[in-house]
Amino acid sequence: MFDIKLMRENLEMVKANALRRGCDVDVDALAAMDKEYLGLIKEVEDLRAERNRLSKECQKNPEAREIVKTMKVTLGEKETRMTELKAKIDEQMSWMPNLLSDEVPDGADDKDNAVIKHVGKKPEFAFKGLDHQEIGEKLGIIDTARGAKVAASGFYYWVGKGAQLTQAMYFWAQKELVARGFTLFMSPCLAKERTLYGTGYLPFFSDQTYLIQGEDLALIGTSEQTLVGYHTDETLEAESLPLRYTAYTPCFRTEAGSYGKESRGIFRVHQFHKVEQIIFCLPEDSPACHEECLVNEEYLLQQLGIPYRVVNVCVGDMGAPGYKKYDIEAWYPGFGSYREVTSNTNLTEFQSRRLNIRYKDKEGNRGFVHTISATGLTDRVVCAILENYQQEDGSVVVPEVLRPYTGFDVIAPN
RNA sequence: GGAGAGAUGGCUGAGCGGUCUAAGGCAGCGGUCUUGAAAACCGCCGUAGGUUCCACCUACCGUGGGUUCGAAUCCCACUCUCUCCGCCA
Repeated sequence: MFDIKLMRENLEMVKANALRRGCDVDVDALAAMDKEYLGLIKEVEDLRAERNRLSKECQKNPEAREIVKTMKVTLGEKETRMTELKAKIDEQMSWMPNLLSDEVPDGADDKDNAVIKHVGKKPEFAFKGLDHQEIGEKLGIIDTARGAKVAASGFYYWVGKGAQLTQAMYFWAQKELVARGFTLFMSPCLAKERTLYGTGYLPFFSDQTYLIQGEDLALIGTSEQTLVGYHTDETLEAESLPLRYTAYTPCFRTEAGSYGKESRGIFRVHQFHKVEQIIFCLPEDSPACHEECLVNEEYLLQQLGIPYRVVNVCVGDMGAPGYKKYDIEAWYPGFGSYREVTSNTNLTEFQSRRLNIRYKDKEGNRGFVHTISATGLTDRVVCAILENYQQEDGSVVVPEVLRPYTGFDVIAPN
């Protein structure tokens, strides 16, 4: 969400941005409503001022009472119209995408993302590499069949050493992020509508959300929702910024409409797990904080020994809340392709305006903070470990950095 | 889940139909005093929106409605917090 004043002062720019981002809000109609709304504010406020003035006279001048009574009818009508108009404007504004960085490439989908760099050496196998699903099944560490039996298709178990490896990775990642100045949270895994709306998941991704029947609660799609929502309606001291937060939570997504897409393995599932990076910062610092999160993501993958590439996400592949976004795609030798494992978005003031998260500095300057939302690691990275560290005998070697946390060096077939 | 109490500015705390943006205190900011600091004294000290923008107007006392010429104050609903009881990882 951007300041509506921007639209008043720079209509063509806002229109062009909406067009480029495929937003179907009628910006001209919105601007017209806003114009009418501004006029109504003036009328209503003038009427209120007059009413307030007359009300003060009522005790000594009974006639004023009658005047105000008739005024109230007109005022009431105008107030109703104003409220309705405001609701319509807010509804339309909630669908308006964020502005875009100049550095965002054009393009329609992920094939148009601009590859920035390749890092790490792809493993070379003297045998036919398997994908993580096959590896996981053979080692008995991924169980999708029972996930479907107990919950539903799209759920799975990490079992035995697979679960140990996964937990080791998350524990290690949290420790690394804490060492980089992040505060660790254990977060609620449900959130209310306002929180999902405020973080931009509503109204844009409403069909991805699991709602709790009869309650104003939904399962979180990411801890971004609860970590950013943490400061809802707060004014942060500028000198306390940037605030760096991390949490490890499950993430729930209905994946409605994506059946058959990446259905192999546990790539697209209804529940996965994630260590998140969130930064609240001053507007001028957000580009640097965005880069900082990328550095952290890369560091984690490098330490794990996963080859990857970084892409600058194109306009067509970026969600409406984003201003600029980097994805990291890990190399999956079993699949024989790069696949998205992390994403890192500078949301500028899109979320902070919706959630009313502001900053105030010593000079009394105020504004909305910027937020950065980035992945740390997810279950997909464990899949990448399985595929990149597989051996000819079917075993999987544990990355060096995780061994202190797993207590074993290799996962071997029984 | 049952019973009770309460939600006012950064905090504390008055306010019970008009003189309320809201007393008093604390914290904070500026000044006097002082070699400097403390103390004392004086002044300032909410947010947002609108406009004819060094000024004025409007809104906001948990949220949403209602009564009234006029609501922090009266009525209704909701939310949240606290205390006690029950249950429980």
